[in-house]
Amino acid sequence: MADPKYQQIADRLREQIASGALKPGERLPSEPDLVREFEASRNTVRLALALLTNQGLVVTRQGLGTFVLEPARPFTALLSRVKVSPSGHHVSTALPVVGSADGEPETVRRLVERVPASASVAEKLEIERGDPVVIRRSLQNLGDVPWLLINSYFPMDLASGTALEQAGEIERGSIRLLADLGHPQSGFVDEIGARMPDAREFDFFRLSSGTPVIVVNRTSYSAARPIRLTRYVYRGDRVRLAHEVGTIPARYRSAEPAAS
Amino acid sequence: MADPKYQQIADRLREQIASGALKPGERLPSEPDLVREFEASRNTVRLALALLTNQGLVVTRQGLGTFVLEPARPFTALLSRVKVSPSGHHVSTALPVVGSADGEPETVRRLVERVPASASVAEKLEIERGDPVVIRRSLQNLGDVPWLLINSYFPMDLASGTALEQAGEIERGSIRLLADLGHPQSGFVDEIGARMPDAREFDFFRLSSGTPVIVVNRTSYSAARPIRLTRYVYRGDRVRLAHEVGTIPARYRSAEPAAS
DNA sequence: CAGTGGTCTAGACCACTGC
DNA sequence: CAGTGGTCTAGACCACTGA
Repeated sequence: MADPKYQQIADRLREQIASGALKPGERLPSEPDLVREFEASRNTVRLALALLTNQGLVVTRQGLGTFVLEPARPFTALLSRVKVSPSGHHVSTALPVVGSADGEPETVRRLVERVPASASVAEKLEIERGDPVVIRRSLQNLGDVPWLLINSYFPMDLASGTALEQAGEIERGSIRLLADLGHPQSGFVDEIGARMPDAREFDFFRLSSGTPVIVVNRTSYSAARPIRLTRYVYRGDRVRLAHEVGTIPARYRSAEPAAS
Repeated sequence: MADPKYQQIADRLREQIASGALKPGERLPSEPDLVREFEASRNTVRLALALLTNQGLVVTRQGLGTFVLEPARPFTALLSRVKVSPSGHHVSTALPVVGSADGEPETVRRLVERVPASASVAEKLEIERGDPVVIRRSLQNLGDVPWLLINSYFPMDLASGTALEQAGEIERGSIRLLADLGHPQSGFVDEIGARMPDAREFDFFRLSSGTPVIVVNRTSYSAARPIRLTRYVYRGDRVRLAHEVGTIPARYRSAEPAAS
């Protein structure tokens, strides 16, 4: 009698999911059914279901039932590829945009805004909190799954009066545009973290409880200063970030992402 | 009357935490107190507290109370540094071990085991599921916080009869040992993902609900084949993985991690 | 010991879904 | 409409903590 009853119920259901007795997409017995089956009160059954929900195993929909979640098939995004070939080193720095096996990313929306810098943005760009920055937002779907949120932040003194302030795609890419403006990129730093989504991300990704997001902060520098911060927010269950160093036998390499 | 009562209670408490009325480490009012304050039943109050717990804002300890969590100060682990200096490229590939500002990592345990390969390990090492592999496990603390789990998997035909099969540290590192055995490393691939912790990780890291883990799978290759898989599991709230490419102004660079 | 959270029950009514 | 999950109540007893 070690475990509490709601744990035991959760364990039993988890086993049935792991063993395949309950397959992905299938409906679990209704709560009244579980009450009868386990001789527990409904609150106890619901405690067990809450556990499974928080572990990302099931999802419940009002009026319909509780369903076993499909295991997510993550896509691989290539962060960067560093070749150390006989003829010398070569650095290929792809954007963390999908190079996927099945399905093309689609950009759904692009927005340009001008807002005061948050504390975290200000720190990376080495400006004061509250200083104005230009944000270029876009988001990408993979099939019908919202997959990636991209926010690029530019210091106002760089972006003011340039194409960066206007909506629409940047011809030939923003890196080249920044170089033309006298701020050639000399390097960048990626900082990768994971956390639970905030309310906006939760809605946007249509997440169920128990799914984290992965955040990549890519800060680009000229020789003198930070010139851009790009923040990529991915669904944690849909992405694997790849980063290749050295010579990798061809069959193990990730696909090159589409140009962006 | 839009939101249910437990949401309203959670919102009120969340505001008090955000505004600083309830400071990190402080105890929330007891559940009976909240019952009186919000004129709700204890179950409803507990629903609200469960919400805050899942969002990583509070932690409850039986017999003591519910406490506001300290915001985690993440440490930065340097995944790799790629220099593109005038004198030529240089690739520094640090293990994802902490280069921290305050506190030194300590290795707490080392274990060596011999087990059948799981599906995911078999795939990376290109062997059959169930084939024996040697696992070298270790874990690191940062102060008194369990921080990092490392599992290295070696194919049996490489490790059999070598120092890899014995407990204790590998002299001069396992990369060099593998090279001496005729399997020089030519490159590696990092695959980075995030997910909710499993039960073992949950206990090990002493996590509260609402904290994901970050997993780095580093597969090392010789010219011919995979020779090692190292899996790093971090507390998601305690780490930022850094990855530097190009020339970064010195003051923006991460600390070099301690040799390992 | 008193006070805290952890577990559990039995029942009620509401909101949503598909038929 | 019947059946599902969503919310809520009122009360009970247990397990853990610190004084």
